[in-house]
This record gives sequence, C-alpha cells and structure tokens, in this order.
Amino acid sequence: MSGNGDVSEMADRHNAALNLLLELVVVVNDDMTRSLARDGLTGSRAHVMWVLAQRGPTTQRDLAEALAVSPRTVTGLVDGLAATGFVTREPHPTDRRATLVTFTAHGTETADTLVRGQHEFADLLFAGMPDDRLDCLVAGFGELLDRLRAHDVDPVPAAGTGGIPATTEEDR
Amino acid sequence: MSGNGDVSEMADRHNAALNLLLELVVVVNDDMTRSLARDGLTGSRAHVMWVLAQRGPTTQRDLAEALAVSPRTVTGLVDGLAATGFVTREPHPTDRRATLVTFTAHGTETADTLVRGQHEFADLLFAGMPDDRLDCLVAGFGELLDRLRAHDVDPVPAAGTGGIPATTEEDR
DNA sequence: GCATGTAGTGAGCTACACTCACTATCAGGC
DNA sequence: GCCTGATAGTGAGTGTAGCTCACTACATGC
Repeated sequence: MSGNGDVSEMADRHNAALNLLLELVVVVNDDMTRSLARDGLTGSRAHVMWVLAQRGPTTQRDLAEALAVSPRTVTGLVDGLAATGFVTREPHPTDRRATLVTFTAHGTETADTLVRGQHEFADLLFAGMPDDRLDCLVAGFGELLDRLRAHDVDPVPAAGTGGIPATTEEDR
Repeated sequence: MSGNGDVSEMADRHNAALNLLLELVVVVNDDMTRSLARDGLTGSRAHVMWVLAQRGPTTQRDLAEALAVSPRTVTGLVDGLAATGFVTREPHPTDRRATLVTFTAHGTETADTLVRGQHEFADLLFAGMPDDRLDCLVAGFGELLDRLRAHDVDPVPAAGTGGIPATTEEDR
C-alpha cells in the first residue's frame, strides 16, 4: 500500500514537471513568434534566414534539406522572403537549373538583428542565474533531449519482447 | 580585460543553454505531433479535446475563449473533429443560438488515450531521474516561466529608471 | 547524342489562424 | 407585443505552411 502510494506520488511529480515543461514550450514559442513578427518574419522564414546566415548563398534544394522540408515548400518560403526584400534569387554560376538564395542588404541587417535578439533572449532567461542552477538546467535539458532522441530512434527495439509492438489498429 | 572575458564566457554559456532549450522545444513538439497523429489528431484539435475533457459539453464560444482563438476558427476545428467522429454538435437546452460540442463514445475513449499518453510521456522524460535533478529542473522551469511572463506582462515597466527594473526572482 | 536524373515550380490538397459580413436568436425597454 | 441591440455561429475570403504529383529546363553519363 505504502509502496503504491510512493509510486503514484512520483507519477504526480512527473506529471507536474511535464506540465511545467509544456507551458514553457508554449510560452517560449509565443515569445519568439511575437519577436520575429516585429522583424517582419515568421518562424519558418526566420529558419531560412538562419540557415542562410550560417551557409551564405544556398541552393533551394540544400535549403530544403537543411530545413527538413520539401523543395516545393522552400519555393514558397523564398517567395515570401523575396517579396518582403530579405533575399534575392541569383543564378548559380555553374548550374543553370539552380538558384542561389542570397541576402539583400536588408536581409543581412535583419539576420544580425536576429542574432542580437537571440542573445537578448538568452540574457532574459539566464542572466544572473546562480551557477549551480544553470549547470543543473543545462544537464537536465541534455538528459531530456537524450531520452527523447533514444525514444525516437528506437521505435522497435528488438524482436519478440512482447511489448507494445505496432498498434496497426486503424479506424477511419 | 579579464572581466570582459568572464562576461563573454557567461554569455556563451547562456547562449548554449538557450540552444539546448530551443532544441528541446522542437523535439518535444515533434514528438507530441507524431503521437497525436497516431490518434488521428492535430495539435489544435487535441487542444479542443483536452478542454472538452475538462469541462464536458461546451459552447463553441466558450471553446474559443479557452483556446484563445477566434470563434470562426473553432467552427473549423469542430468541423474537423465532427467529420472524424470525435464529437457531435448538440443543441443547447435553453439557447437555440448555441451548440454544445459533445464527445462521442469514440471521443471519450480517445480523450482517455490522450491522458494515458501524457502520463507515458512524463514517464519517458522523468522516470528514474534522481530526486535532486528533478527538483532542480522543476525549479528551473518555474524560474524561466516567471522571467518570461514578467517580460511579457511588462512591455513598459515604469518611468526613466532605465535599467533592469524588477527582476522579480521567485521560484515558488 | 540520347537516356536518365536533378532543380525548381504550377496546380491542387489539408490545416490553422485571421477578418468581415450575415443569419438566427436572445433579452431589454417601452 | 414589438423593436432594438447584443450574442452564437457560419459563409466568404486571405495568408502562412506543409504535402504530393506532374511538368519544364537543364546536367550528366554512357
């Protein structure tokens, strides 16, 4: 009985922690979305800007791969960024099929703003935080990421262990 | 000069921590999206299910408020949930303008599945984690949330103090 | 020099958010 | 009782972000 109580107490603590995490996810997302909107960007378009800032002029195909998105989607994102003057499509020097998505001056400027904004955000979250708490948070984030990745990579761990195999139940 | 070095070292640590957090946000979002898709739901529709599970049959107007979304958007979400058999629109007993969005049997069942799934997710993230690390993570999440909320609520803090006005450090 | 593959886009779909305009209904005031 | 104003929901239209499929233009290999 008391053993059972302990187990469910732990489960409650885990659920509470998850709720906090989910709330944090929502709030972080909101904050970033609003901040990006101030610069005339959406999340996806900012993602393109980010990749472009790291790699310099990039083929749409390569952008698609970097963003884990279909080439067609990149066409749309680049259309948007070009329409608002952040990037241009330049001809590829050796491959006439390809275009190199390239920052305009405004684009470069905005990319810098994004970097600065992210540093400010890091400051907002962590400035003045005691070292031990920061260490523990970083370690915790790392552990959570490891667990999630282990789970994602491992859809079917082994053979015949009888666990939850493949719930091929579909209803539609 | 050495002081400056320390400052930028701290800033680097903060940026690294932010990168970890952002990665965590992405991975958590992905995991939940995929998990919901297995139940035939999207994030927004699952949000509706969640509110319905908490409140029972609910007016679309109330759903709109609970989800912080326009009434028109709720119409679309409920259309989707009704088309896939999770909910029905029942007449409101006293107000003929309103409809009560109500679970079908399948909806109730799926809502239970969602709750179970969330508990499993909490387990995946936190099961077997040492107490001190869990404590520290929970406290850290709380602090980050507090900081973000203080920032959101405070677009213009006061008059002319210029600096960082009220660090409102709390960890409940 | 011809077959095959690759880069990008048009067309068309789902989903989620918004606004504006409209219908149906409710609730008051007189 | 009836008219007026607020409220519940939806149709129409827009923007963003994904997807697939089919197609053009070009590159490359044999």
